[in-house]
Amino acid sequence: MTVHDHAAAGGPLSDDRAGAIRDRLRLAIVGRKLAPGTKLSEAEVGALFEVSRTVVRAALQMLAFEGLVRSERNRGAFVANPSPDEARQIFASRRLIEPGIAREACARVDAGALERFAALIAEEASQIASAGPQARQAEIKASGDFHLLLAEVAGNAILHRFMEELVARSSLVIALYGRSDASSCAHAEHRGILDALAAGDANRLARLVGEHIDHIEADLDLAPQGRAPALKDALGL
Amino acid sequence: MTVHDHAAAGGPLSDDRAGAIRDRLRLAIVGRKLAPGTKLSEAEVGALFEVSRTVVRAALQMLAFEGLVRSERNRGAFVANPSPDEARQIFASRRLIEPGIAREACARVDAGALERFAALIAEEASQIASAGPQARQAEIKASGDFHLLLAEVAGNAILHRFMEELVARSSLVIALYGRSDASSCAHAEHRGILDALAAGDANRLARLVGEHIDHIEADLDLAPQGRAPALKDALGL
DNA sequence: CGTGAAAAGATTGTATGCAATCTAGTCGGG
DNA sequence: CCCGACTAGATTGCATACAATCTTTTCACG
Repeated sequence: MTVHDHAAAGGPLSDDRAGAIRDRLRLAIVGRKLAPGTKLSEAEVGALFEVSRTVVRAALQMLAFEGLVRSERNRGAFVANPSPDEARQIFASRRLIEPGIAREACARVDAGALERFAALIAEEASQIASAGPQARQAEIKASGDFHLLLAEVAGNAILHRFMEELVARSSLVIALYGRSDASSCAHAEHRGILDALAAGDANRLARLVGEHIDHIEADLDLAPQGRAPALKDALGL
Repeated sequence: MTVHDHAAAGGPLSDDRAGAIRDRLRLAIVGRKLAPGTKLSEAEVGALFEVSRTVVRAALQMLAFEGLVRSERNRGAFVANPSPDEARQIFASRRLIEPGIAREACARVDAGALERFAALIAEEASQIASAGPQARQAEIKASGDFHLLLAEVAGNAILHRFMEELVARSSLVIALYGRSDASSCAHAEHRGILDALAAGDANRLARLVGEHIDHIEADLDLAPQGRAPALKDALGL
């Protein structure tokens, strides 16, 4: 398979080749097609996309910055494998940032934006109703895009980029530590958030967004039972 | 001049060469030794640090991610030249994030951390009292490090990295749009923040941090009078 | 003399080659 | 039989070479 087989289907791909590869890899990681810890060999990725290692290295460096890839010197790049502690930090960051973003979005939202929110929620509902891994990936993307649209409407490009990183890494965390999918639950909360946004009720909106994040985190199993910690406990340290 | 002339003087330089060059360039940009808009030629930087363009490109890509460098395809990299709007977004982001970080830091601070804060404030005072561009650069660094220490004590690596970016970009913004240096004013507020932190008064701390950011932004001249907008207005568009 | 096209020079984007490092498999000793 | 050292293969880090693009200078034409 080469990149050309899917070039037409891609979303907002950058025009530069490194950015395009980064976008494709990110989609695969966030969509859980690439499991955490998977080795991303430069030669292999390069062969897949028909580019040299130079371009692949640039793409991997970008993903490393976003925290989706862990790069180890002389060893290569791997899909990130966030620890429970990192997971907590990711959600603590979202808990701090997103209610504020929502307040700002509430002040700036207009009819066009509300339509885009509604379209995303409809897409999300449609994918939840569908079966198959393709639908799961699309559902994850729609759910994340809901939060990103909030940041976009808020009109702050920096916070939007922070949110892109946090939402992407959240998907990895949920893949690793998610107890249930809880997608229908999250979806219902998205509807409530849109209601508050449409009503212009900034306080209710901020509260709902905060609770939404709490609920997602509450569905995680972040007990210190990862491989390394478990071993450590097993040895009685 | 080569990198070796200063290698011993560096701070926490990464062991990899691209990271080292990134750190050196960042220090120069944040310390206002490199003016916004300055071209960063790959060959020139490479010659200066005695590495190939490959390594320089990696360093510049990192700085582009941090928003300190603007990279234009086929044209090269330039020290970032944030617009007034970007400046507002930077400070809006800090206004949202930093009070929350301060609250978290308040809950986790210990005696050792308080000593580090005190040392930074003393360093800042010392550099303010000194003359010369070297002292100005050190003063800027100490002031920024105060905010970064707050994020470090808060114990969230993700927010700490966000703050690193925001503090660095703030320095660029102040260099471009700062009315007065107002360094003594900021320094006094740092003392007040440390007081609240030592007292464990999270509410007062969060309020002081928020006001501190407001004061820094208030000292900026962000009227839409940049080059391009002025030209646009002059042409009556 | 001013304007625009065209060519020369400079700079970036990408591919490739070599050295250094890591990994895996093999062999010998205990 | 298990463990460690050693060697062969694979992979990454970096430098360099070439192609594509941009910039500047030159020069012809109006």
